[in-house]
Amino acid sequence: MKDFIKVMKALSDPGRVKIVKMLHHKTMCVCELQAALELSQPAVSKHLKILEDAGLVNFRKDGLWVNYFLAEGSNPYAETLLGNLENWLNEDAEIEKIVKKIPFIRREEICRR
Amino acid sequence: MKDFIKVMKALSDPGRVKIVKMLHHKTMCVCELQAALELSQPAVSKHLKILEDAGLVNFRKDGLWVNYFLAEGSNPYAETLLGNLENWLNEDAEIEKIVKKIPFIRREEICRR
DNA sequence: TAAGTATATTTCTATATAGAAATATAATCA
DNA sequence: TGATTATATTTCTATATAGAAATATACTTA
Repeated sequence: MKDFIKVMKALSDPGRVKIVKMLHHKTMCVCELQAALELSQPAVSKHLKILEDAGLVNFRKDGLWVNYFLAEGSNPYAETLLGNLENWLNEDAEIEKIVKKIPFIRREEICRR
Repeated sequence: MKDFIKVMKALSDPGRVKIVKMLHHKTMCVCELQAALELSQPAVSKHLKILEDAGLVNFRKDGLWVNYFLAEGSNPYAETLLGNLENWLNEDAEIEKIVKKIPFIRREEICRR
């Protein structure tokens, strides 16, 4: 039950749903996600922790960057929902808007100033 | 997006998940659900309203009783999750316990005193 | 119409959550 | 080692939510 509730809670926030939808397109670091979401860095980190806790995302450190990507084979509820979300919300205005931003977000330009 | 979030939020509460799992077994009125959940009547009504708002349940009035059942063809996200939940959590201890109660809950005995 | 009963709504309180700001941590490089 | 930078954690505040208690509504029946 707990695992299921965790997934539902994690996906109960529009910001976190946006993160998942972006990660369906590509692996992204925190500062890229932050730029796309227009949220504070701590807020993004916190959302990522909640998603990770639910088994929806995972990360790999690469120097100073932490690259987040969609989890696989962790929590079965998470896995199913991630599969569903691949098809869901693609026509949603907010999602379309943020996904269109992705190609223009370059970590080299955003960070390291 | 809003419809999706509503479904996720509705299923973020153990009590509401239990209601859904019970309704997978049979249509039930508020007082029967209340007896199974061991919650106050207003609390159950509020949960049912949230589930209804998310397109997960529907009701039909029958005299004083209001019979709740799983919704069909309302919100596509709701529909998918209801389908998933038919198979999920059947081995969960809390769910097993409450589902086992169902046959012994008779509205004629609980209400109308 | 009045009384009784099942359910819904309102109000209040305690807890949970989102977000910003400040601070801490960790990795890199001079 | 010290400075810099990307990310994480902590702290605080505002808002959201769950639940109980009180009250209102709606249907039935006398």
